[in-house]
Amino acid sequence: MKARVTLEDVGRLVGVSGVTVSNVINRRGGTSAATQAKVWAAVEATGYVADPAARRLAGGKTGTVGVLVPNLSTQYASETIRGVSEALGAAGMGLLVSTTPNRSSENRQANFLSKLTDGLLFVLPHESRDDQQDGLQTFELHGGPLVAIEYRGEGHTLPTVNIDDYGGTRQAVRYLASLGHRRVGFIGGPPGRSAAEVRLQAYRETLTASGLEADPQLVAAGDFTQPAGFRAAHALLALSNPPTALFAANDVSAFGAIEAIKDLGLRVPEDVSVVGFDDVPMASQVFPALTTVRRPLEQMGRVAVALLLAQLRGETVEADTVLPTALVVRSSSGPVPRG
Amino acid sequence: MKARVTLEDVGRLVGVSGVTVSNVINRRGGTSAATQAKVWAAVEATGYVADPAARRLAGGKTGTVGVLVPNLSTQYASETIRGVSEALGAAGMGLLVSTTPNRSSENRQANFLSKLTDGLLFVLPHESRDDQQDGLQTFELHGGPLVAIEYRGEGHTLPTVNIDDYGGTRQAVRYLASLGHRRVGFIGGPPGRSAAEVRLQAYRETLTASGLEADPQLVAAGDFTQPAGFRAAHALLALSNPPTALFAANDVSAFGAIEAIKDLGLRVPEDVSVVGFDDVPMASQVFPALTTVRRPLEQMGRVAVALLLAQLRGETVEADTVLPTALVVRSSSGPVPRG
DNA sequence: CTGAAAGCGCTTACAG
DNA sequence: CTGAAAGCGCTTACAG
Repeated sequence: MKARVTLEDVGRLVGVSGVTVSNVINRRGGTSAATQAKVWAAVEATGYVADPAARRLAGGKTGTVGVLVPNLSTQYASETIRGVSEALGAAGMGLLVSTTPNRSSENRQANFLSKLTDGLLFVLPHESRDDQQDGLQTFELHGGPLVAIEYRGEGHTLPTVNIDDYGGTRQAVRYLASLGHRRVGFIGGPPGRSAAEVRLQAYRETLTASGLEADPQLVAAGDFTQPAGFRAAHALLALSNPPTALFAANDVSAFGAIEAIKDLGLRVPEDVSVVGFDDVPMASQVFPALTTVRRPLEQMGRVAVALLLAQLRGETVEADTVLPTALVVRSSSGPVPRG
Repeated sequence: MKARVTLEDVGRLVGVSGVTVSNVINRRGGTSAATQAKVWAAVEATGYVADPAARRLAGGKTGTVGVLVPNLSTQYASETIRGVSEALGAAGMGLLVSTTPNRSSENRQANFLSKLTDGLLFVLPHESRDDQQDGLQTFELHGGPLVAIEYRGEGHTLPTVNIDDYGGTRQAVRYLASLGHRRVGFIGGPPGRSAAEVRLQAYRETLTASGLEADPQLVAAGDFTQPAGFRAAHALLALSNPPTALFAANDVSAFGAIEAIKDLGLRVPEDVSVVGFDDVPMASQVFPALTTVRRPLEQMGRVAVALLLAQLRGETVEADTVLPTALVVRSSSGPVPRG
């Protein structure tokens, strides 16, 4: 019925000091085999677990890494964290996740988490235009290892892991070109969102590089939502010389686009091809199943952990890691219609 | 460039002791207004944040609650945690989530988390037949407040929050009866899973209570997966006297059932009605949109937090809270076919 | 091979 | 109204 069992408690049980117990538990060596055995037996018997707070406070490791994320209920976050969790589990490390609903709480949350863990993983959608004072700054001062996932802020020297948005877009546009499409419409994302801007730029440049028509009218504004995709597709298809394929900057707007095409009495992909970006789970469930660019979220989580563990071992790691995407061809895309 | 700023540091800045700074920050009173103002200014200037580890170690509160969950990537977990997160945010408390992939790590994770937080929330799918030694036991000893979400273990005295599976099933069956269905098939869940068993029992009893046919042949085994739902529906519809409606113990198997019905060249709901359980996001996206029993997951998270905060305030709370479900009628259900 | 001492950054009585 | 002392459970030198 003791509230908690301490190092001293288990030491007393076998007739050694708390220090020796600590040495055994942390495998610091310099303890006789006989003592070690007795200590482990006592640890087992009492169910002793070192207090992480005390351990960390005294300068030790907690065997845990912290993950900072704005929101846990997005598919993006849960898939990424699944990768993180797997990699950490394989390394025998624990995971502590904390959410920061708003930008202003990032700083203190990072600070908080950093004092409880051995290293931090940021899964924060910062943009390059953001104030680089927030969040990261503090933790950089603190000096613990840190890896940022898809962090696009500037003025920092953190190792980051990103996904190759440019290359993924190029894959998609080239694929459409190979199908014979000459006029490919683009449904954009929220202005200022760097992922959206990179995809737009890649679209434009690949169009030119592939010899497709680079008509500014083919670019429609969107905001990554389904209704916006619906409206954008409607606008694009109302052009006097409409596109035969639509590339949406994310899957959700692609769903809206498919809806709009059906709404106009047209068929996907016979009349209009549609390609998305992300490969959300629903992409394979809708009709027709969506052709899209897959982002390796789980892998991103695993790679981020690998970088963090390397830093924990004292190794220096590369500043920026970029992961390749994969084009997943399903039923929403096909050859350009004749005539 | 200091690694970390301490109580003493900010105290020195305004010419008071660390104790006084602590008193101000924790609003313990007994400090002159002038001193308070100076302290707050210094806290602001230095960006001081109390070290949660030290705070907790010294017997104080961390203003954070811990959530223990097996897996973060299920829709169940993320929806529940969203409710938790909202309620906590509204109360000005922080959230720390930890995952326990396997049963054997629950114990130590609970222990670990409990030393970092003021209270714990378990979102662990324990069943009544499980060994009641694991996990909870330890934390009960520790004495911190604890609330278990959908915990069905026995031999404990924890406050729990559950969803009314029995009532939800009754709603669904009664609804089908009101539509004129007399033979309602049931697609079960994994044996031993208490939610599945409760739903089966409720189905049986409501059948009798409503005067419907209680034919044992109408119950098909399942395991909460889509293929199992598919097979179960096929078997049920192959009966010499097949049901006109299918009630699946969860949405995913209902999707499989719809697939099977279409596969047989029948229509939903004209030939066969289908009702599910859960109301997963996809339920409204499929065709035809699924009629189902909605489980208030977010609300469950909020209620659990309320119970935890009440305990933190020293109030005693009810042992078991049961939340009502809601029947969501969409397009997969309709009147019994004539003749 | 082992342990006494000091200290991590806080909070809790308690004395002034 | 304020602060010196003790202690939370550990780890890190360091002495034996």
